[in-house]
Amino acid sequence: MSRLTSYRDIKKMVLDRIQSGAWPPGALIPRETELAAEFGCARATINRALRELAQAGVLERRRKAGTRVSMTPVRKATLDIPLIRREVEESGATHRHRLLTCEMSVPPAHIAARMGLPLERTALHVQTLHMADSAPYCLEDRWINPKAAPEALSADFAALSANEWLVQNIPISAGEIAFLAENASDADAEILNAAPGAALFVVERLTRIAQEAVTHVRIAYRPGYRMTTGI
Amino acid sequence: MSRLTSYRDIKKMVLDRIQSGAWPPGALIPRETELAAEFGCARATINRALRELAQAGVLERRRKAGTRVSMTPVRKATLDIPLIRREVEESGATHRHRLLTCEMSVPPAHIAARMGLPLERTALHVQTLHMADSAPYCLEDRWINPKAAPEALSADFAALSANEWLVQNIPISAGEIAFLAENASDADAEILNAAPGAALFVVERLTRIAQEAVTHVRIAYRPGYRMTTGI
DNA sequence: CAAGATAATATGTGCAGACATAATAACCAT
DNA sequence: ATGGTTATTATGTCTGCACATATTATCTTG
Repeated sequence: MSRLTSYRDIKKMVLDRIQSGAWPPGALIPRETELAAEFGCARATINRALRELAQAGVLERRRKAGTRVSMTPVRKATLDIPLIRREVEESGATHRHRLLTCEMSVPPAHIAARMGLPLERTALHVQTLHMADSAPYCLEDRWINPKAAPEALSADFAALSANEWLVQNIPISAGEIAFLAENASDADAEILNAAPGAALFVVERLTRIAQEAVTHVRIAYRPGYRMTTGI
Repeated sequence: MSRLTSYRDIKKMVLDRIQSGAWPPGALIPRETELAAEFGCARATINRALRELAQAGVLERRRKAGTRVSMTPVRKATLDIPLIRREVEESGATHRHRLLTCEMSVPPAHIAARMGLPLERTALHVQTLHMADSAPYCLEDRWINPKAAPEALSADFAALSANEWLVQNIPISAGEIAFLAENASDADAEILNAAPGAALFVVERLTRIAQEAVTHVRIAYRPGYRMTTGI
């Protein structure tokens, strides 16, 4: 006994029909009630399976119009953005970090603009080098809005990295994230032990609480870093 | 009348409690039955709301242990990987492409290895430059396994880009995707009209049907490209 | 024939109830 | 205490049903 037909089975069978070419890109697939009859399960079960496949970008659904196989198969990729500590430790190395900078100063204009800070307003600037064993792993360059996170001013970032401190002290919030490539500046290169001008993979993240920017962070990875995921 | 309590409302309210700090990172939140009683809805509704929040990485759930607020808030980002044509057109420009190469040849060893091809085995090599209006946008460098997609050999990639041809002719399938940064080679630089050595944002994608590699594609974007998403 | 009203329909969502499953907590015997 | 067995419990999932909603199709009507 046990599982009759679970929504997982439905997902597998639908995916199989798509991958076998029985339901090619763009094809209209049977309605939920028909699939429910065919597989001998409730419509709700079919609904959940198709809904999840649609969320993954494999199907496209519209009321009344029906469900069709997506024309653009690989539309969505879900990346895990790991805590740096965990990412390093999962590679088998020991994570260490070194505090390079921790002071109030005036951020560059483009960062102030993105954070919505008035020009000339100072913010807390924290630079941390993360290392895997003794090799540089990535450089974290963070600006913290003192108005939005006043407790940060008295935190000891030498003991706990700024990344982890924020996770533990600032509630979950909204924001944007960007992935890009940048040539290493001379300073970046020296810190990361890379050639000047080397291509660095960079993640920039802006975090907000209720419209107000809390922190802007730029993480530049060592040359050769790849961020990967399945499809 | 209208909506009493939808799972969307529940999601909003739960998110609100998390963002307001009422439920800090790591906190155990009430059980589904309690929330259902509090919000006056069915447990299934609570379940769907919490399940989706967990899928987004905001909550972590374990049977019997209960549901708690994730310690690492921004754990997952879902990127849309657009068709290049659509991406260009959404920026308001006209998409054009130019076929640079289309011939059978022996792929570099690292690509042959990743595709699981025997050394010295030839594959179809298609290079396409995508343009936004008349400016270079990205360079698509694709290898197609002739065994897995024999119809590709006779396709006319000058008319339809290889990207779009594959989408329309190959069923949806599994694979891996990687994001990285690379310095532009002299050839890249000339084609993309960039400085040699410029940092390029690169997406590499390997697509498989039933274990067998169908195509490997490397897309190198013009300097300055950012791939962005909300959190 | 075109514009607007109306019916038909596929998916979207909610509910109540039942059982499955994993993991913890409690208990018991050695 | 210690190890193993047995409740207990929170989430996971399925069912059957009802109604909501967005679109398309059809049927009016000027």
